[in-house]
Amino acid sequence: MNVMNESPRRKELTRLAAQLFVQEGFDRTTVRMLAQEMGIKSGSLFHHFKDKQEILAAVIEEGTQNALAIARQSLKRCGSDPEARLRAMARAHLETLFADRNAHVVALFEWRRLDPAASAHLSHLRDAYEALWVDVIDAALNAGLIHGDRFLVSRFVLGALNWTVRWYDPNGSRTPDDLADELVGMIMAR
Amino acid sequence: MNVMNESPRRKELTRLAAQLFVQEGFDRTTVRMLAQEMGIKSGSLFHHFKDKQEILAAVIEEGTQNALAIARQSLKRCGSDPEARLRAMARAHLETLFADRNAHVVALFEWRRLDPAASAHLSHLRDAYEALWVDVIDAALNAGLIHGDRFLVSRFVLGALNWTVRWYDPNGSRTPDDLADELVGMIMAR
DNA sequence: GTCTATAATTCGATAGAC
DNA sequence: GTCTATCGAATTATAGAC
Repeated sequence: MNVMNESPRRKELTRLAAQLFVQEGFDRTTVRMLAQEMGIKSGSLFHHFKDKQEILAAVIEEGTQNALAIARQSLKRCGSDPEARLRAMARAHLETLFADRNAHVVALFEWRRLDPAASAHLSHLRDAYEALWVDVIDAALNAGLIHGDRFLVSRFVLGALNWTVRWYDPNGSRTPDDLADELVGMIMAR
Repeated sequence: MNVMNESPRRKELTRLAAQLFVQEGFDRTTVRMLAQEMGIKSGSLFHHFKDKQEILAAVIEEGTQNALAIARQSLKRCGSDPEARLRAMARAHLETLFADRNAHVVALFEWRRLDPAASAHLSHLRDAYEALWVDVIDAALNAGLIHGDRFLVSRFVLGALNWTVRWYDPNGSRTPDDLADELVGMIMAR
């Protein structure tokens, strides 16, 4: 359904919406704020999206799809070394949170605001991304690089990465890559 | 100001508000929903709290104060062994998230909804709690138990713990204490 | 301390002209 | 595809009786 309606215009509006959703949160972002950011009046918004929910769904789909694509791309580039792959996943995750920015943050922090239908429709995307993580973690476990339960380790690592949104200052002295490397270093047994 | 107004009634209302804030989020929780949960009409709410913001501030103060108290208590009980202290902090954190429940979750996930005045007034509480964490992490680092930068490790660990709210099922087979032990095990160098 | 009643505002969404 | 104009519902908060 959404695949048919991916005009460049809609893509641009989705990008602007993501920015506001991160700044204000979905609930506090009004359609009037969205319209103003897009340079149109609030009534015109509903020509592109049937309602506010559909904007959120578009942003979250975009953010998750993008995270999935970048992660796969990074994994392809880095060969088969378990440590390199783990590091690549962590870097890719933070890249989508802080460089590409916004859409993936919305996907992580506003997922609960999706109505049940949209959530069901998009859950396979999120599951695919998390499966990628579990695979990489699993390989690192088998290589004796880290230790623990694969599901718990995946969720702890993702939690640690996701929460950086709440405290990391991109204008500080550390790069997102620094953070990723530090996190990987923290869980590696030496 | 709030210190003067800690009637048992207000405490009970704050507890009920915390529950709704976790279920629905602060923005989507209306004063009518709050009033109904408390068994009164919406107008009566403003006899106890000057506005909706003050309810949020009360919940967050309660949640952070409680987390701080439980953490200190746990640390007192567990002696001076760095590993035991680290484990105690992780367990205490998850205990306030899942057993005591609600108020600490609101403090962590809805902090940004505080107005600047309330945020400034409460930040010393949050800082005190995080300082407790940095101290325990620092001791574990010095003991060679874990490795990394003390601030980054603290934030990664807290992020991993906080994010459990989004996926942990208290009715599942694992206890919160299991999670805490697994997380500590994950970062310990052996 | 709780009620009823309502003020004042803001929200999401629609209709129809251009 | 955007505009103007506006509807209807929902929201926070207040006023005054009991």
